[in-house]
Amino acid sequence: MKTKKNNRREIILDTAARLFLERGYSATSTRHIAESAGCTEAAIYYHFKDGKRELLRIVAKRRMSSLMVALDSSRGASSLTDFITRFGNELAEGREERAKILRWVSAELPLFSEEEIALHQQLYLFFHQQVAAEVERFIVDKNEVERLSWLLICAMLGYADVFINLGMEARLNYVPQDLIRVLTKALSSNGL
Amino acid sequence: MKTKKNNRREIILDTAARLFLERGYSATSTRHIAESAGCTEAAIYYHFKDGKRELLRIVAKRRMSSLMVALDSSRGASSLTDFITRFGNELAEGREERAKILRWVSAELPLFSEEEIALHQQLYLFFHQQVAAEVERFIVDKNEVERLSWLLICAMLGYADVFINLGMEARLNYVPQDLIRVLTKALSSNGL
DNA sequence: GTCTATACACAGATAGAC
DNA sequence: GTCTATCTGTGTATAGAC
Repeated sequence: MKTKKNNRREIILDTAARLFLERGYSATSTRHIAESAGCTEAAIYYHFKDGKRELLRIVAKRRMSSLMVALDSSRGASSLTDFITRFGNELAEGREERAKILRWVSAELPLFSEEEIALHQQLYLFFHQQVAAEVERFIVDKNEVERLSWLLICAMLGYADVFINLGMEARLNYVPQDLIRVLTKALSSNGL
Repeated sequence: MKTKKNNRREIILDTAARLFLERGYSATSTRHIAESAGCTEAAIYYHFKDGKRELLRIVAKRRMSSLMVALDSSRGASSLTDFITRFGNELAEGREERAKILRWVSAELPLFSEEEIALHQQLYLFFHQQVAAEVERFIVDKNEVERLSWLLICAMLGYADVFINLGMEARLNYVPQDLIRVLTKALSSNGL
């Protein structure tokens, strides 16, 4: 009920989200948003009393939520290697878009409020829990599970940074599976 | 000869570098730079004919170069585990500052020219070469060496993202050594 | 080389008509 | 709800005096 589509409010939000992602918050003007959304600035201020800053708040919240992945097809793996392979492949889907959003959130972090940063931290903690819940099926030591799960997340974030956003994937002809393979090889058959 | 310190030009550059890092390029005005540098905007335009954009070009180049690490104390390790431990500890030094710069470069990437992006890519390729040169002392397969080296770099970048810039290090009471340990444990005694 | 003074475009934001 | 019109501040940039 809350999300009736195609009303102007949603169009403005979508437009702002797109422009913020492309050019950054500070470099995007309300004028530009209005033009792209097919309305005037006054219309924006009718729907969003706090103006541009309110747009950022809402867009940031949505963007962060959209980063959450369900990890559906990663569940119920038969081994740690199997899990990491599934996990990697699941994250590889739609990675360009996700990488762009990761870059944006990271870029605008200094603009966020304490609460928004805390929310983003919680999203990572929740994501980590999801990963750890699968990992602990194969590793006994709790601390080991925690750390390995963070390692997987860090590796994925770093990959997004260098290989996707910086364009190294195209330059080196790499695919995520290359990184997955070395991870699984490292983690198999060594007591973990 | 080229870097005579304390002339106004250098003061302006240092100030711009600091403000760009703190608030981002778009959100930093030439007026603000001038005030912080203790001069007027006209002085900036005397030293930098292309104005703000020229400041960005120079600052970006310096920032990127400053990201390069020599890997001095990581050389000549006695085993792969030893290397990774040294590598991690070496990068852990001054990580707050480096993480901030990494975030900034990533954030401003869309503003950079083709050449500047290519330069940044080359820096990563060079860094990867340095890492690979050490790793290949312990692993035979060339592809394996390549991938493992990238994994180490990605893990480090991801750590910087979540644990330092997002503040998870303080929140979870983590230190880089926790991630190093799980990496070395994974890579020891499994044929790699 | 650094200043004062200023040009001029564009920023975010609002009042009031329809 | 959306518009036109407009306010006021700030942005980049430059001319010309010292």
